[in-house]
Amino acid sequence: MARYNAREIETKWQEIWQSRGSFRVTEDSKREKYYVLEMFPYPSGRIHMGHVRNYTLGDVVARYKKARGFNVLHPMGWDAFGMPAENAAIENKVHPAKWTDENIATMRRGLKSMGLSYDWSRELATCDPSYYRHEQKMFLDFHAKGLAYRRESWVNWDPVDNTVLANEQVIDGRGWRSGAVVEKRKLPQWMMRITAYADDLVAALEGLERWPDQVRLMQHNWIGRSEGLRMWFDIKGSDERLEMFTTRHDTIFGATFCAVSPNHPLAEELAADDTELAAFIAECNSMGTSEEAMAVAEKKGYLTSLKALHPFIEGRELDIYVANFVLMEYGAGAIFGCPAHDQRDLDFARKYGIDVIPVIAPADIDPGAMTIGDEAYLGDGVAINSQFLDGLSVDEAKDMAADRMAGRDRGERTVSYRLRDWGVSRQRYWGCPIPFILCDDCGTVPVPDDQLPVTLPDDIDFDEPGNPLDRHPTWKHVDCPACGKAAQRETDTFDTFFESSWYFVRFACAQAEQPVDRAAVDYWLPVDQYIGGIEHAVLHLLYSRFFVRAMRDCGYLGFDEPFAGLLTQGMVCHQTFQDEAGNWLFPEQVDARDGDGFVHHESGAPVVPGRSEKMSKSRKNVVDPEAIIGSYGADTARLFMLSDSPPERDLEWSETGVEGAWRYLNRLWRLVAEAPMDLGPVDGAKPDRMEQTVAAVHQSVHKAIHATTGDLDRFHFNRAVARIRELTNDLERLDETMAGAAWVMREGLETIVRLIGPIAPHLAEDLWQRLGHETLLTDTPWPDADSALLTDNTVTVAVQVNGKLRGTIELGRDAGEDVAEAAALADPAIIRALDGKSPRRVIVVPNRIVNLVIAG
RNA sequence: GCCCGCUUGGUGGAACCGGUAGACACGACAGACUUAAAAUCUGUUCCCCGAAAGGGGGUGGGGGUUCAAAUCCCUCAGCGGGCACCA
Repeated sequence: MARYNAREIETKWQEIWQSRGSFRVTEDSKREKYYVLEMFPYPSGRIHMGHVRNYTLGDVVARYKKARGFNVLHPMGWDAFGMPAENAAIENKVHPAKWTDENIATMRRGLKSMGLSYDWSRELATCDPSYYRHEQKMFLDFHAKGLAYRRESWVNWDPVDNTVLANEQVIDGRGWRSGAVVEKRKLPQWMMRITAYADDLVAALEGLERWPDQVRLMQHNWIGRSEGLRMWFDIKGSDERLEMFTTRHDTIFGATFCAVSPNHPLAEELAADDTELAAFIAECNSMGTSEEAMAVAEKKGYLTSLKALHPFIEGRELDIYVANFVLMEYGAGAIFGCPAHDQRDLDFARKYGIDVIPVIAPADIDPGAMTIGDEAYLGDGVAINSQFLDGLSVDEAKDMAADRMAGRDRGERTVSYRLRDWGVSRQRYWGCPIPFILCDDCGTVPVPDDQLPVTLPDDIDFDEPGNPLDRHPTWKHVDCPACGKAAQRETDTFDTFFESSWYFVRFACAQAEQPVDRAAVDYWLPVDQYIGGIEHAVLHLLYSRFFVRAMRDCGYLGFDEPFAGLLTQGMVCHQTFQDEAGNWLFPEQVDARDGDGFVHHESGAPVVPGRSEKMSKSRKNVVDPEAIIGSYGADTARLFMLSDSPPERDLEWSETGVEGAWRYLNRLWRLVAEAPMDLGPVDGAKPDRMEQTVAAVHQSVHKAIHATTGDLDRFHFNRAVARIRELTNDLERLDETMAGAAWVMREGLETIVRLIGPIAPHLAEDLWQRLGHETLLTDTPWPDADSALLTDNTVTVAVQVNGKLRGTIELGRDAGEDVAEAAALADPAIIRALDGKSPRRVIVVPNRIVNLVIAG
């Protein structure tokens, strides 16, 4: 049985698309644009199945939208700065730039073998000075606008790798790479003032209608907006006041103590001449910040000699503690404790024998009977034991308390956020240099425009730990641009999320002299459809949303949101195997034994099959895309990626599934190459007469167009594939003896080829040519469904008796209710089911169902 | 702990607004072709009773709303994700 030669066909069409510039685009104000973007890869080595899935999804959208007439921008580039390049430099003595360039070349080859419809003329790599010079320029603008600043801040310090780690690089209190216990250090850090946009970043989530709810919710929670009251209590015997933040000012009469963070200025001041307190603070700072550490950590406090005065209760003095559970980074770093209505406060109060006064009680409980045991009461209710608040609801009490506090100049309504400013300094070589000069006299001085870009030196060594830029003999030594005295460059580089926060803008004008070419960006942006992994739900997507706002406010852009639509794809999973010693095994090392069970391919030793997990090198459950493309072709890989699972769900890799995709493409190829009948000319006229079966197939062609179009619009790729396969099955009902069959066979084949074009583009292009077309399928518009053929004249209506299906009847479309009822009552199966009884009630849903109700 | 999502045949998944559950595949079984195998083609395949006609059950468990529930509500369980001393 003949099979198609995937390798030959795919190479051939890739070359043709390339030479004709099929996917190169320019701005065209007369055409509607569509910008499809997949998250660009980090060039770590070779492409993996996650890339194949991501880029297949994007390519189907791009090719489909192009067929629908849009001017489609579909670019690709490289997120090329990052730690793995430095690790390779340390381990293999290869320069990060060389390592990165080689990986890019390998991965570009891999991507090109997939036949992706990229405009390669826009390719960019973020490690190229022609890219990062622009972000240095923008950073200076951000700084001038107050959106970037430098300050001392607490960081995670890895003492072995000698660098700051991001929070997500700290796992259970240890550096993710070195395994060293991470220290808290206070270092000067460059920060981005993302908090300036906190309100807008939350509020605008609502307008992102084509984003998954889950991602919007995650960002919402991450930003963590809460409305509350900033307030000040007097400190006994002092002119100073203690500032606190609360969202439960309705419980102010239940306040029985105050607590400040160990890092609070007041605590540090007191510790200066209290060694015991200093020791307590040190203990708090050394405490692990891991999840488990937090969960088991006991509430601990240190009683200071200070007392705060309750604002409304004459004579109530509140002890001020330094407490380990109060965070300096949130609110004001100080709280009032209301043990009755906060679990942490209650735990603390029970430990230190502090009063517990209930001030909110459920409406149906007698205030006198309200008691607190080991659990704080967090529910709704009315205020009790609260003077002027008594009897008010929680919300009313909040309002009243806020007003009274404000009236005494002791409170101010405010909003607090969980979100912190974004620290972007990294003590790393392979990143974009931060364009500032540190001068003893002038402070932080921006690198003048005419000295940009600040490029990385090539001659570096990684023989010692730490930042090679800092150790470089000459690079950092420069004169201060302001005063001319000897000064030093900033040797920190940007967090690599910096580059990925605006690359989608740069794609619109990849060659522009300025950071952005406003006309091009105004035309192409925002991205209409962004596609990538859910793991970026918060960081990358939030930073990008911030960055676009910052760029807007510095005059670079005229829009607010970078990504109008977002599709988060699931992971590619595969079965795992381990030998009895627990070592992971590659799938090809494992043989299935007859019956069940698995054995090692060579030794025959028993193998323990594990659950299916995300493909990863460490678990050895990877399948190399290039091997699959080599043996089956890219079209098979692409079809398989889309066939079974919806894009947002995890996809189970299966060899048999790939085989199935391969079989289908061959079947389609044979159907065209060895067409069972003479299909007639390309532009043959529709026959006057069609046999019934032929007419039915003709109708399925148009139904398939309609359904597939709807499925692709909604990214239901697995259903689109099912529709196309269904139509293929239908076509096989045609027989050359049937009147009109040849014409409908041609119509059907051409339709399948066009519908599958975005999914299996090489084969489709080839079959399009075999069908006699001289123009490229890639330049062919999407087929239109004949709406007259989408509805049937007759419908099958289900008939239920008491809600149970008892038969079906054929009715004319939109038949009246009386007609439907009569037909139902006349149906033999229904007569039998009714058993002589007459329905008490009849429900008719036109074209769908008749329900006869006889029982009560 | 808090918040969110998911749970449908042996498997991946269909089922639009509550209206014939299981499309399309994978696998399995049977058959055709073949000396044989591969490939290909045809048929069967939610479970139970039945030779069939037909009947009964069925969308994680329990309950509810409705003429009608995979779909809506309550509740429990399992799995997954996010956040985590956030005042």
